[in-house]
Amino acid sequence: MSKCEQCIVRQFNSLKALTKDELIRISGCKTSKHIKKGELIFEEGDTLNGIFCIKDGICKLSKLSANGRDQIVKLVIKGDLLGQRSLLGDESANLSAVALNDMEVCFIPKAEIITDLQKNSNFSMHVLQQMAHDLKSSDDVIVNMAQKSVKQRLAETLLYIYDNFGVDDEGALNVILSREDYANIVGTATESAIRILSQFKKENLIATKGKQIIIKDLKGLQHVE
Amino acid sequence: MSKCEQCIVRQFNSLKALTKDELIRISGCKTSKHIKKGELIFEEGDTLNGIFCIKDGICKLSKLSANGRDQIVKLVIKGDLLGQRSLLGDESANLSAVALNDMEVCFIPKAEIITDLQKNSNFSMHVLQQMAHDLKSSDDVIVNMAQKSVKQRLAETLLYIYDNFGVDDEGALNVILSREDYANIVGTATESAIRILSQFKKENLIATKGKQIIIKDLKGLQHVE
DNA sequence: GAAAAAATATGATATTTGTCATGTTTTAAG
DNA sequence: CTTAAAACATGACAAATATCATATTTTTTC
Repeated sequence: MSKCEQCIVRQFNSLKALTKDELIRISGCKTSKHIKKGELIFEEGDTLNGIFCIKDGICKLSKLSANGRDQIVKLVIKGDLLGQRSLLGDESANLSAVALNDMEVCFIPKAEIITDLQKNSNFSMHVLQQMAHDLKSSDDVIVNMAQKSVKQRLAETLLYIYDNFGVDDEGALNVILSREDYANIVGTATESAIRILSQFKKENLIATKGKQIIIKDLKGLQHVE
Repeated sequence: MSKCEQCIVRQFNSLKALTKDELIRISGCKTSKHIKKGELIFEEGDTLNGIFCIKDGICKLSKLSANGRDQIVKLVIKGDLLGQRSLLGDESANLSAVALNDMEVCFIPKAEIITDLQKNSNFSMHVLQQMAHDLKSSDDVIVNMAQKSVKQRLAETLLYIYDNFGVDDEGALNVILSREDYANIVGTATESAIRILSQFKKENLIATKGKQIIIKDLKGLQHVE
């Protein structure tokens, strides 16, 4: 099994604040896991007895609304940690996590993380900073949901994915989502998402090839009304 | 000037995790401040060199959207701490804070809080838990914004205020908001908020006396479609 | 307490978004 | 490769919400 102290991925998250000794200890009790595209990692209401460190792949975090629709709250990628909140708040998972492509994740038991949070203030400060930043992002999402049109939100979602997850050699977005996923990020009906993507295509803002989406006019998308 | 170690308000927030010595030290460098209804406490973009502990009163936290409208993200009340995120993230304030009634707040300089976060793991764990809980609430707000109708959101806002801030001797909500404030919480046009409140009144879900709102049918509001 | 300003209220109408129906294309299964 | 299932697409219409106009009421100011 690979070793945490040699893992590049930890450079991208708060685990980089751990000492070598702490990493070696964690390495000894972590478990690695392969998760296939579409598989559930955990579900709303599950009790998580640790956190996941994503070594490879992308997953979506969503929550079921009272009206029966899924709302995607966040996309999580290689390097991110998953499940800190439930662990810290000592509550069951608030969201469900589903793999969007094949993933490699490591599971670190709760007790190990709590120990390090209490003993290594450098680490806990890092986690605090990360959460402060997440809270700020959440506020921004709330404002966008409340104040922008579906068309604007969809355009921004495309730009967000472009900026954060990049494109492949053909210029297509690296994250492949169904139209339903897009609708569930933006908070609209699937048909509306489809319609707006078709419109973007007509306006030459994007091009599509099956599920693949190529952004053709960044500025145009930024200025969608 | 009053002393932190004797202040009841701290029982309601993470400061309760501090030791007596730490509280005495903080007491020595905090400043008290009286803020009048309608006054700005801080503004989006301000650099906050500390946090506010609210001794009395209520304020709204809002963010200006690109379309020129204010979105109210949170109501903050006696006992709450204000400004942790900016402090931790080492970023300028993401939100503006405006007093909804006369307030008493204490300002604690950044350096003091950081010191305690690093030295007292009990305190930092408390703050972490609080932030984890806030993140969970934010997710819930995002889902509501995305999936529920304006009418439902307004009904839930009334219930939220009822549950969290209570009513006076005449049964009127303790937090007095303008219709515009309600619109800015729910993310709709002021006219729409007015219209829906009028409708609630006709349906006998609420009664109004000027700005005061009395909830007459809790269950009815819970089941608004 | 009168005048001005702000907040509330409501109608008419336009725009946005959702829903239902139905057809086409793409993907998955055997 | 063929068939079934899922995803995508689009029209027609309904419902929700925004916008503009204009009263009316409440609050503030002098």
